[in-house]
Amino acid sequence: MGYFKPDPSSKNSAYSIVIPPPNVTGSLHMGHALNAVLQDVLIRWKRMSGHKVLWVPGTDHAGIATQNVVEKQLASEDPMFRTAMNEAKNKNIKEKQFLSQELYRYKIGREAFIEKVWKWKAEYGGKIIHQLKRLGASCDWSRERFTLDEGLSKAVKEVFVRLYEEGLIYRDNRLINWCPRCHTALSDLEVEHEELEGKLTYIKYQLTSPVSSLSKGGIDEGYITVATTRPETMLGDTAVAVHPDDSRYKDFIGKTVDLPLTKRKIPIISDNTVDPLFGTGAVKVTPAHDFNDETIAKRKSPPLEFITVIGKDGRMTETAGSRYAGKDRFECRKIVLEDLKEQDLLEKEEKYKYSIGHCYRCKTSIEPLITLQWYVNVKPLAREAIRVVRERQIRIIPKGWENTYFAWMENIRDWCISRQIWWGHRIPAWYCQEMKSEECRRKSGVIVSRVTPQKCPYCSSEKLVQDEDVLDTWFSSALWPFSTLGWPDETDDLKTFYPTTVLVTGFDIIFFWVARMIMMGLKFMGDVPFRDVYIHALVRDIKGQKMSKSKGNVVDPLTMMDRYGTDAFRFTLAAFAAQGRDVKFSEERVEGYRHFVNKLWNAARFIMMNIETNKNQKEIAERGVEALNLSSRWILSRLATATDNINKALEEYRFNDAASEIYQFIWHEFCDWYIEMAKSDIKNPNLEMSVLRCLLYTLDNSLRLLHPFMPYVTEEIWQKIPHVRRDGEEIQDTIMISEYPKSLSRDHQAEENMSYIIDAVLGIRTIRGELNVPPSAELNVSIKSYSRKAEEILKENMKYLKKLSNSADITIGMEIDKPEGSATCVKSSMEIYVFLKGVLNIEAEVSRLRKAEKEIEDSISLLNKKLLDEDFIMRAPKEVVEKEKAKYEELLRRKERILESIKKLKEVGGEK
RNA sequence: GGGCGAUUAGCUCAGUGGUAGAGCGCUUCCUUCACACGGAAGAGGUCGCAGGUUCGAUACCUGCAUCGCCCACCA
Repeated sequence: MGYFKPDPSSKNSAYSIVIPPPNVTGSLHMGHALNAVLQDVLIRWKRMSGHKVLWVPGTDHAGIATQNVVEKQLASEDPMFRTAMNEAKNKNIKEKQFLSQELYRYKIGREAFIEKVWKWKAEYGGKIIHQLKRLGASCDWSRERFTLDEGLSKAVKEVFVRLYEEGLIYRDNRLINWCPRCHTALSDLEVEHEELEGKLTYIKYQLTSPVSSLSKGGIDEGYITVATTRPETMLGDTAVAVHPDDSRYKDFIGKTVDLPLTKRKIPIISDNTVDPLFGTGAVKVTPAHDFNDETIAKRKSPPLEFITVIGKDGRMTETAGSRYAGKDRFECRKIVLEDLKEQDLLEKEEKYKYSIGHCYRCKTSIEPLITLQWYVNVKPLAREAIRVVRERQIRIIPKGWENTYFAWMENIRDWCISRQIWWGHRIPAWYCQEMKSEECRRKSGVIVSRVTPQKCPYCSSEKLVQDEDVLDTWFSSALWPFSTLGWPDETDDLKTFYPTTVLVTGFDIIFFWVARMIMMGLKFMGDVPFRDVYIHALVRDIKGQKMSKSKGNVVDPLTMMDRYGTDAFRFTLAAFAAQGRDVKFSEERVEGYRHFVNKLWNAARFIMMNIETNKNQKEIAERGVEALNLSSRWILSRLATATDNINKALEEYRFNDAASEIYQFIWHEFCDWYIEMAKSDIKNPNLEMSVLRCLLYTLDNSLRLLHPFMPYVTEEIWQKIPHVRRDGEEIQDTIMISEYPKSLSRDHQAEENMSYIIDAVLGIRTIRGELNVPPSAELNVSIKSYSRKAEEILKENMKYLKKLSNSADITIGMEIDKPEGSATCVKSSMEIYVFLKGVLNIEAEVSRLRKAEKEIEDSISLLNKKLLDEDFIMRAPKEVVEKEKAKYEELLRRKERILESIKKLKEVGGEK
């Protein structure tokens, strides 16, 4: 137990990851699964490689998201509220509207509500943690954190106070994105822009006095027409703007119009940002409900008036006029249009595509509103954050994402951090209600403090009120890499594990999270929060669409685990995780890897079976590996290669390469060749012990190589097998902390020698397969080798050849002639003749050879063309030319052999 | 309006400046004592289109097409 905890006494170098904390309300989805699996692969690999490893788990309180979820649930459980809702429905009021007006939380009050959310969290909040555990995530669960923990809250307050004291946090009254449903401000990032088919409405504004100089290109000088997508906001217009150089409107500037449906007169002004080509070239200016108009208004001197006509609930305010007050903004739009029509001020409506902002949590269209909010001036922090990535103190992998990061960071705007919700870190600011002193008034009575102040430090008033708002969830997430390690206290964890080694996350939160962690880490720790950022793909459905509940295309990771097992599922995710591309999830792939689990299991079973029946069981494990035969030397060499490739791939975050390497090795080298060959060796008393040992050793190493990907099955098998000791290595009682295989030396001689055997076997099998020779037919084979060495090796390994190719008799030599009536296969180091005891179908064999010849011929003509090309001979590198020449010659030789075979066969056929 | 990515076997995806690979699916053969969730042998691709660089391009460059993302205050 306790294997997931870092060993405090370890002197080894630290390797640490903080998990991207999922929402407490969350349930494991594909994105989480991929994210967690990749981290776990790294963590298990590094832990086995001897590092002092820490993976910090935790969850995020996810302010708005959680509040919405819990609020909805609480509301539906409350009978009183349900009745009210039904009544509302009967009165044909949309639920959404109703909720926006009468949010449940306001009914029960702040304290009661917060209490209920905590209760809810205690009951259901552990769900995703359990699911992560089920996935096999080897986090140090004793260090699990929650973004609203006491410790993390302390960190949040510390950061807020310090940034405030440095003037980087300030309060301002300006236009912000407001969600009328969630009833809170949102940062720019939390607004999703979505294009929709809408209408562009042309409204005539009547001039107070006519323009004297006339007839400007068909423009009716009695009116000025504006085009808008939001007619209802006209009630808050405080100007009409045209481009200063627009000749059509030159004489209009400075005049006033009667704002329809109101009694106000508003000026016609000029502004450079107006596009004369769009609409009529005249635009209505609504500073209180449009970001663009706000800048226009503030640019003027004196600034234009701000008139708010839409309230926080998305309904028209009293200012909009009694006819409209209280109406929902979209309902009001209809009424305004009708009213305009009636007064003949509605010129026309055009279809028009435009994008509109929506709340990223509830999809309600956002309303720009003037409110007083807290902001972080992030520009100075961003500068540093850009620098560390430019200077490669942080590597973003794949590199392509760096551009995205820079682009955003360089255009970063101040971050609105206050939220008008209740679930979150309350802003540590208090307001003096009395402001009795000059100093207090100068500070607007604002007190920012780490602890709750008893009295005003400026005027000693005891009438203090805490700010009602809470902080953006991402504010606390930004501190995650150090707040989870104990900051602001100077803890050992912080010393040992900060900066963390790598952050593994999806690209969708590069701005929300990654960028902000970098800024905060640099600011408060004076160092980057992580060395590497590995950005993985998004998991999509098989058609490449984003998985979403509304589309109904969600694949549930838990279902996958139930159906195919956690190991197969994990392996699939890793195998899919190629850099720079999204994952289109395919269930068939998972099924394929389940077969792999089965294959491994059976291979292990076979090996164990043979060890258990062995008289000298103990001895097998106690001595080290000694490769006494070719196949053993070969598999150890292949193991060395696989080990190298896997370690290298993981080092470079090429998870898919690592996965396919281990798959290939276990299945197609270890199982297909070595185990098959071992079947005869273990019957040979001279080899029995060494081969069993080598089988066990290779299995052991395969399990360890595979363990980070498939922790369950590898552990289970590992527990069942005896372990071959390697130079004084300590045998652990779990594979989790056994040593990850390190590079061993390769045996090129063995690999070359083995290739003769493989060639011979494949050659015989090809003939058998292509001629459809039944396995009952035992073959007589002659092999003409092209070298003494090949001859020697083949002779020495006769028994393998016979067994793997199911041949009765094999003759090998350099001087062998093709027996009459035999089939031929030509390899680079030998020719293989299979004699079929007179059953050879000559026609079939001839056509088979013709096909082989044609293939070779195609290659030859290609190569021929190349080698005749003087430019190629002159300009291509020497090695390449030599290689091509050698290839060419070999192909010629093979072609000749095949033609000869065909000739002979024809002779035989002709005689008959 | 900017930026990014994708386009390779029927499907899902790797990949490389020197005549293309995997898994699944498909065809044929095989229940031989680890495994039919298996074994063996096959079929299947002018690597989106058009130019260019190069002795040589699927790979590098440019343009185009299709699809998909991200960013953006054109009402």
